[in-house]
Amino acid sequence: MQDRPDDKYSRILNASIEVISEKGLEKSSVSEIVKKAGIAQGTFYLYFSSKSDLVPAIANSLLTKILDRMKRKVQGAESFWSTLDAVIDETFKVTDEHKDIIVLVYSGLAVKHSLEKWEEVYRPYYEWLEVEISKAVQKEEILPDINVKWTSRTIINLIENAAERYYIGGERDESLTVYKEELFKFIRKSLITD
Amino acid sequence: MQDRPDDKYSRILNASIEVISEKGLEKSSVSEIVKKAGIAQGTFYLYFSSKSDLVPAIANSLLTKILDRMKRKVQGAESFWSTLDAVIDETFKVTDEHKDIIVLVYSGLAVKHSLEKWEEVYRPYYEWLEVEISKAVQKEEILPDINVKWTSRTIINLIENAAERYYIGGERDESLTVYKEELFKFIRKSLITD
Amino acid sequence: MQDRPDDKYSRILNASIEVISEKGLEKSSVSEIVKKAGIAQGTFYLYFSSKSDLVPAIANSLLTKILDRMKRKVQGAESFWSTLDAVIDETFKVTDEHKDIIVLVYSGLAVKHSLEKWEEVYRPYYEWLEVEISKAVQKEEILPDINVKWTSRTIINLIENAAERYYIGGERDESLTVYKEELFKFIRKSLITD
Amino acid sequence: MQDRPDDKYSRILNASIEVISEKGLEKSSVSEIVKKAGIAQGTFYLYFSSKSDLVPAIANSLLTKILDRMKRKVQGAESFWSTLDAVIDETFKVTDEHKDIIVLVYSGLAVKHSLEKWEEVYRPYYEWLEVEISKAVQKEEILPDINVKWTSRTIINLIENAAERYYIGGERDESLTVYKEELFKFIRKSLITD
DNA sequence: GATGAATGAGTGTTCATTCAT
DNA sequence: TATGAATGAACACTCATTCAT
Repeated sequence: MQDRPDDKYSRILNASIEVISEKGLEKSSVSEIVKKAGIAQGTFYLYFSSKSDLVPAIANSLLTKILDRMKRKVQGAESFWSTLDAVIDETFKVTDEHKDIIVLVYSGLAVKHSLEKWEEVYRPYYEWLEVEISKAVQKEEILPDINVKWTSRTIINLIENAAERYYIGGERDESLTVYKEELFKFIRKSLITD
Repeated sequence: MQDRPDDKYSRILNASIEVISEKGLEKSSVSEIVKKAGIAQGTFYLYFSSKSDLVPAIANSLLTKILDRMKRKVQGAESFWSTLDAVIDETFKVTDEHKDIIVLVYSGLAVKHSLEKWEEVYRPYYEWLEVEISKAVQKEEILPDINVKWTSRTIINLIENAAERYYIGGERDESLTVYKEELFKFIRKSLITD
Repeated sequence: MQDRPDDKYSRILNASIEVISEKGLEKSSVSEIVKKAGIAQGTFYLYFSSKSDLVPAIANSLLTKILDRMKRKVQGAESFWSTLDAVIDETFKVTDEHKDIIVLVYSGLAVKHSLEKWEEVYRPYYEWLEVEISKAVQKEEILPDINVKWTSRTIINLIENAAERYYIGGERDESLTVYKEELFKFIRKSLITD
Repeated sequence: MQDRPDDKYSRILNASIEVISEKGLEKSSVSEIVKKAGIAQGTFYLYFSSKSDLVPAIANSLLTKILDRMKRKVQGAESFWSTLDAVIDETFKVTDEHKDIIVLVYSGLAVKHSLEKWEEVYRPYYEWLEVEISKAVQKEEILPDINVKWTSRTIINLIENAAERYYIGGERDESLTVYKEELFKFIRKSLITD
């Protein structure tokens, strides 16, 4: 429904991403968001039931964007290892580009009672990687004695954390290349060792 | 300063942990904290320069507590693998006990300009594990071709993330034991494979 | 206009009686009323010029209902005393059934500049009792040296107040029967004493 | 406590009487009240827990004032009849002077769940008249077969209603003197008839 | 007549912070 | 140091009303 990027819903969503990634949810005011979106104060509440309602919407929008990019990049990958490589690469890129939103989404969803939404939002991403891992198992690229579901989640979190530590936490003792290689090796070893 | 647990500083810190872990930083009021601490409104500002000043103090207090526990548990461990086992175990326990503070610290520190503090707070923990890893390399328990610093950080984050996914994110498809074993194997493989 | 109970006007009126007697005028919203009435927001303003326009309409509707009931009950009363008895009885019943609307009408009409409407709304009721009193005077049931107009208003208010004190104010020191008898005697004495 | 008329509590109370009697509770804003009281917005909430908290306070203040006046006027009255006369007189005067507050108190207390307060506020007044009536019974000025408690309440309401109808409802078919005489006679007859 | 999306003014209340004592 | 009364800016949310269709 919210396809055209200039319908009211999208106008609000985009404005809120701008504003909230700059200042955090609590410090952002609805009035600033609507001003930026060019709509009236009351109109906001026709599309979102409350300010905090924005966070899952933003998270969802980001995740959708990320997953699309992943899929596109990974298309025609020869092996699971080039898929993994692409996922690492893309995650670092996305993290760099969207630092602000990621931090926001983290802190926003990390609020009590919103945590269930986290899983919900991430699920498509998790499930996509599950499929890739399963295919790799079948092609005997990686060992079969792993828990696919658990491993999918763990890998995604591992990569995202590393990227966040690099770009957001300021942990830059190594070059980016070394950082990513280290990560690749770490995961690979875990998947091919008996 | 905060040695005696009933000096004003500690009274404020403990009260704020109680209040803030319950409701989050923004929803908590200084007035509620001082009421719980049994001091006057103005006294708060003799010990903390602002409300947001509390978060690093809380984070620090938690990390100190965690690191103490780790060290105690790991004392006299025969091999790196029993150390790793203990770290995993302890992390899960701590995460379970202190869900609320962890979420708070996450969301609190995740706000822009506070992220540098994160590294600072975690550093002693990271460094402690670095030492343990180095010892393991020397004892030839794990392979030498790893980046110790990077690996220390990665392992800690990996374990914490898994624990958070289990206790906070509600990802409980597997039993706790299986979950922890999976994690142990995942890390071990990465450290012993060439 | 409001004859058929399902034309738009009546639908709005009935919905607003439900909603407003529940929550009071200020706390009730037009949007809730129109939702209950099953019409569109804008349609409301085709029938009422504003929200506060509802109160006299509701008051009128209630008074009409009450007066109808009075007349029916009193039909064929042998003496003024049985009329008075019926009026007391009926007022108590109506007050009990419509506590909410009565309170609303009181507080709604009690706002400055709305008080003239009060007299207007009550007039038919007052006048009906004037006629009854006059007949009683002629039949020499009550003494002639009273001001009929004033007495009519006073009696109605006296009875209504007693009923309100009983049902709304919670003044229930006596049984309902005693209460009504006391009232009857009080009025009767005033009318037959020289 | 709120004796001196220029402590904060009294300043708020007096300002709110001015503002609210002019516009009604809902139409009055706290911001207007504090402006008139010459205090800061937040200070209001140190003395009243909410805007609606003002109504019982105002009612109480008015009733106290009324009761004081009654007692003073009635001091040294020779008979119950001169007491009654004074009560009628004073009620009409007070109603004239404080029309606005009376209307406000009516509409404000008439809101659901506030009605219990009504009785509470009026109780001292009711009880004072009960004592006067009892004395009159003992002095055999009025007949003993009445319910003192019920009669006290009824007389007060009767007089107040008549005064309100005269001053607020605009029912002025008769001169004020006639109006009050009529009332006196009506009550007197009820009290002396067997 | 009927609709309902859009408006934007309006408000009670909270709360971090200050400061005179 | 310690207090706590006073401050006043800030804000989410509501809702009566309008108007293009």
